[in-house]
Amino acid sequence: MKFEKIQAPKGVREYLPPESRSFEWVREQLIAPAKDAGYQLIELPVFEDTNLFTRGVGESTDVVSKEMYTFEDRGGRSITLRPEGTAGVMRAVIEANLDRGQLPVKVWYSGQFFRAERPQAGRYRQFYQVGIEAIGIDDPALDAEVIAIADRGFKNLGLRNYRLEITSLGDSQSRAAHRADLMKFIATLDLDEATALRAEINPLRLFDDKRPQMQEAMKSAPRLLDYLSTDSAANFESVQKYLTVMGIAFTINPRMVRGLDYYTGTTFEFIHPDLGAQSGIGGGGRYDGLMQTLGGQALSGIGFGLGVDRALLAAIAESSVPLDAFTSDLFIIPLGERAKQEALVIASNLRSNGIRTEIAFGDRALKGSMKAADKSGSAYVIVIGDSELDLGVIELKRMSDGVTSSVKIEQLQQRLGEVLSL
RNA sequence: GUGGGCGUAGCUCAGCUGGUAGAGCACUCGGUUGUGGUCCGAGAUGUCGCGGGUUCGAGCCCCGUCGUUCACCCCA
Repeated sequence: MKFEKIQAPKGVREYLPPESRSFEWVREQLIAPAKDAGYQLIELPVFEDTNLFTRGVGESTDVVSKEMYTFEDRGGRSITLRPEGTAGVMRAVIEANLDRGQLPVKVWYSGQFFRAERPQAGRYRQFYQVGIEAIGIDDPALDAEVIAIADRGFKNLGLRNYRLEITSLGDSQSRAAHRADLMKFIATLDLDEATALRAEINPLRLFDDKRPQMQEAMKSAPRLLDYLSTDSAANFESVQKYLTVMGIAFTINPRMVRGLDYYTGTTFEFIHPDLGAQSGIGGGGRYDGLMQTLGGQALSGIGFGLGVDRALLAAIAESSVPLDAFTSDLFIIPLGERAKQEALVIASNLRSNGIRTEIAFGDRALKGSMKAADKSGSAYVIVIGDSELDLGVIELKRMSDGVTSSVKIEQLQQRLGEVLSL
């Protein structure tokens, strides 16, 4: 009787051993700079009240209008798997009154996010992000620090081939003035139906159109950067100055378009050119109105989200993933029932002393177990059989060159500590 | 949601103008008693994604379907 196999849901990316090791490494590298800068972990649910995203991220965005995993729970509530991280953090901060204490609130998170898109290279329906949010202080130095933390993460991965693009979306007055002129300009263009619809939803989108003729047409379009208020312009200048003194390279991209509605002021993206069509490895920006929109105080915040899956692809593309294969310190091969018991006891003791120990299971031939030991990458191997148990002495074999030495079983831990220089 | 490519052993793939499946790697066992990596020998594994159709005959042709992949849209 054979059952049908069940497959993973469409569009999910899984990390199985041994590649999972690389994924784990990438995530650690991206998180480390945030921890070093005093950000603390915030662990949130992967599902939220649907209203959090429709209101926070914006009803008109593609993310909300056509990419959310939304369902009704058993109590008839509309629930959505989180498509991004910032809205949830703001909800939690407001709910727990974290913004009533020392500001800025500085938190980092790591986890999976969900968007019901058609999968392609670097784009999955479940994807992993590492992010930070700094809430409650509006200071261009903080903007620069947030960008620097993201940049440090990518540098930790050994990436060299990415670029940082920044712009400012200004305050609401700046944007309103620009939008009016941009609409007038767009009205002069001859657009196909789909494009006209996109322009209606968000005129800035046309700056992002990949068709050469559209890029050409948009060259003379009014640019938001030229509409910044005096304050916004000065703020943006400061951010650039701070980035420069930190030695962080960036380019200004006045045509940058972000997919989430809440961004204001400083906005940035990290782009890697070797990933195919989905080249963004991270992005973020300041959001002035989000907290208030979600029922909290009128406090500004800034944060980013970095794509762990894409960062791994980038690290692979640049061959910067370290090749430290998974290894153990000791591999124990027991021969016989008595030896099995002893192996379990020895392994347990060694592990509690920080010595990574594996055991050969199953009653196969010694040669097969030695092969398994070899594959495990263990530095040392011992074989325990009746004679070892009777004598209380085992041969400790160094796998790199096959050299063995006799050790009393009770002195095994001490000897391993010496040879492994722990 | 739209379009293109692909779908043969665990993995990577081969299979000529249609004649009832192969390689390499991996895996298991062995090369006389309890010691890996190299070498040698042996072995197991496929409803050729699935369902129809054309044909004396289909892995190969046609249609559908599912999956996958790349791109558009959008984004991490």
